[in-house]
Order: sequence, then C-alpha cells, then structure tokens
Amino acid sequence: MKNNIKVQRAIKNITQAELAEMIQVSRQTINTIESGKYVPSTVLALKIAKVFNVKVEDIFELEENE
Amino acid sequence: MKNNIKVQRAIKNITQAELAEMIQVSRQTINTIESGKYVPSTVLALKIAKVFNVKVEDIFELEENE
DNA sequence: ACTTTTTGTAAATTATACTTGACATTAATG
DNA sequence: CATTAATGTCAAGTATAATTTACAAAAAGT
Repeated sequence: MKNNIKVQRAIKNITQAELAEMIQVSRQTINTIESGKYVPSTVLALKIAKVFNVKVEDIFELEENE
Repeated sequence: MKNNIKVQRAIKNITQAELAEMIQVSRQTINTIESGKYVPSTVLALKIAKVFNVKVEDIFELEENE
C-alpha cells in the first residue's frame, strides 16, 4: 500500500514528531507508516486523514497485488 | 470505532461470506469487524469501501474517545 | 415443522501493528 | 565548521488483527 503522508506533511509544514503527537502515537510509528514498512489500523488512517482534512483514499492507495 | 457494514451489505444484498470472498478474508474476519470486535487494517478498510463504492469515512467512523 | 442459509461466537494459533529506547544519518541553521 | 532539528533504522517487547476449525443460534425458504 502506498501513501503520501510526506507530501501532506510538507503542505501543512508538520514534522513527523508533531504529527505523531497530534494523533497520539510514537514518532517511529509515523516514520514506519510513512516509509511503507507497515500498514496502519483504520483508526490511525482516519486520524491522519482528519489532520490533513482529506479522505483516507487521498492518502492511502492500494497497490496492484492488494 | 463504529461502522455500517451491515447496512452497506443490505443495500447491495451481499452476505458476510460473499463480502469475505470478495476481499479475500475469512468470513469471521468480516463478522468480527462488522460487530466492532476489532479494528481492521487500512488495507481491509480500503477494500471494503471499494466493494461498496464509497469512501472509508462513509463506512468507518471514529468515536469520541478515539 | 423441517431444511438450508446466514450469522454469532469461542478457543487456539499466527501475523503484524505499535511502543520504547537508543543510536546513526541527513538536513537545516547560526 | 559546529550545532541543532529532523529523519531513518534496529532490536526487543506488548498489544491486537486475522486465520482456522468448529459449533450454536437465528433467519429465511419450502
């Protein structure tokens, strides 16, 4: 699954640490999600989308094989 | 986290087993997600939303404490 | 009433999300 | 160049998602 959290952060000028604090997770969680190391829960996806005022689909995208 | 999968299924007239097969998970996974027993991954949420031609936010909703 | 389909649930196991702490690397600033 | 901020990554542990098998209960159909 792809995501564009880095771009969304750049638009809002937010660091990984700041985003992490906003949605109450560790900075590493944001870092690993952003780098595609693992797929977040729907709760986190909804919270992240909420922070950026976009839909979940605007941030997370399924790949071909998924 | 709340969800309205049951309603979405009713609209499309799809059983839990059928939905499960469509997105390649077990029927129990659909059942437990639908009954709110656990929160699905974002991959599953995206797939479910795709089946019903709606956004993730149209199916899954954060609660107050989340 | 009987049969079949659908749904609910439980226990055990496996896979993976998430945390914490720590350190290395890179980017930005003085 | 030196310092600080930001990001990348690793390892170990905890929490929880997801699977399988199996059975019970409820709903729907004949």
